[in-house]
This record gives sequence, C-alpha cells and structure tokens, in this order.
Amino acid sequence: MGGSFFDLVYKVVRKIPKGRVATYGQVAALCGHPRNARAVGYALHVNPDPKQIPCHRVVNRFGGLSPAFAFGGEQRQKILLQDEGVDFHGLDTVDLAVYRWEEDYQ
DNA sequence: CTCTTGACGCACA
DNA sequence: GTGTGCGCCAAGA
Repeated sequence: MGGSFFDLVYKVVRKIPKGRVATYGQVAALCGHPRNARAVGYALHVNPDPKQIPCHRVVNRFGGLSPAFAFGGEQRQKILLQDEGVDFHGLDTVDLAVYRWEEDYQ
C-alpha cells in the first residue's frame, strides 16, 4: 500500500467525516481520476478493512447506494447513515445537497 | 494475451 | 426531456 490508486481511495474514504457522505466520482476526483468512479467502487468492493473504511458513506452521484450493495445488507447501510444523522430522501437516497462531504468544509 | 463485467458518470442522438 | 451508448481503470475467466 502506498501509491496505488486503491490505497488512495481507502485513504479518502477514511477521511469522510461522520454524518457526511461522498460520491464515487468525488472520491475518484480526489484521487486524481475524476472519470474513474468505477475503480472506486471496485476498490470498496475489495474493501480490505470495512471496519476502518466506512464504505456505507460512499454513494453514487444520485445519493443512493447501488442495488448490488451487500457488505452487510442495504438496510444495514441505511441504518448506519441515519444513525450518523444523515436524512434519507426517499427509500435509500440521501440529500447530497446537505450531507455531501466537501473537502473545503473539512 | 484477449474479452467481459463492474459498488459510476457523462456526452451525444 | 428522454433514451442509448461510451469512456475510464481494474480484476476475473
């Protein structure tokens, strides 16, 4: 680890503050590859440290998790975010306009 | 080594 | 405004 795109992804995701969410494209952009959101998803897929890397805080550009999400159950992810204070706008969609993590805000 | 799939995002018709 | 396809990077078969 160290230098790889994946490691950078984990690093960024780990930096996401509690109660905030980031999009795959945003993380990819922070890694230096704004068009590589796919690799970000894959990086979280291999998620070596789920306890340290809150993948539940990473959502797609719509603010909702992918239907393939299954690191413990979609419901699980929703509960975790709600517990952090994130309000869901619908069934499994968060209000990015409010909870989207901004590097400038950190 | 080549082709396909994938936790995404966006440009084009 | 909507529908379709393509692009980027990586991994699996």
